Amino acid sequence: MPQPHDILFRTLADPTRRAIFERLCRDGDQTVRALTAQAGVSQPAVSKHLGVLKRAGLVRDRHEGRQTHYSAQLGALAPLIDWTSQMAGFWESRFDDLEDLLKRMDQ
Amino acid sequence: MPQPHDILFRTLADPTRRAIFERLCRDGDQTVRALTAQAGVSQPAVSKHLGVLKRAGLVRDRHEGRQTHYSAQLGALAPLIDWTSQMAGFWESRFDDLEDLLKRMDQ
DNA sequence: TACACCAATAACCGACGAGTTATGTGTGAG
DNA sequence: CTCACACATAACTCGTCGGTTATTGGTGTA
Repeated sequence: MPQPHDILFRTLADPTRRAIFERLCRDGDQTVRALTAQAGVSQPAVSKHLGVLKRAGLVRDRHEGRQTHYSAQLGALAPLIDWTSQMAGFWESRFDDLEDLLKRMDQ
Repeated sequence: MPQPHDILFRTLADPTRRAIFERLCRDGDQTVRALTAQAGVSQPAVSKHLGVLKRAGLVRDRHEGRQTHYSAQLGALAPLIDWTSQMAGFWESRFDDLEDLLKRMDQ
């Protein structure tokens, strides 16, 4: 039962794969060929990365003739944001607890 | 030349390691022993994870007698937040570009 | 001083994953 | 129909990394 943010962290941990995703975010819709051209790895490697990104929900594919276009699904990053703010929230509440404690000690 | 967010993604990609960090965020300062007790792995494994987290700047250690306390450094998550909002920003600007284009086409 | 305890390091092992080359599948072009 | 192209899949290699046990270093305790 992998949590959503778990998949995101694992998917985005690889630099090559993350670079592909960043490219899709920056420049929008891209063919596999275009992505391969700047990825620095072979076409099958790129296809595999795209497969992983797709399974993580981070990209969508669109078939057009004999080429496949991929585009970033930015909404998929939500669990990452949630996780981060949750961590921040924990920190906040612990700080509040400390504050409360200090306040009570003061009285 | 690994970017700061690269180290974060790689560091937080491992579930066990991330669980340790989450624990430190939730419950604050913890000894290695306490962390080991709930980690589900051996003490050396936990120490190794803490070493990685420390090198990533995500935790700090504090020696107290013969035990070592670790605590989360929440500020270290900043590059992660930056990266995320940067991706969102790319998306926004592409959307704006499209909007501009449509506006110009409309005229 | 001797001993127990806590954490870190060493040395090793197995699995997973990112990369490769080779091949398969489908689609437009000639 | 045939061929070339775009992409996906297969099969394999190899490095990395998370795990283990064994050991060392350092600190409180009897």
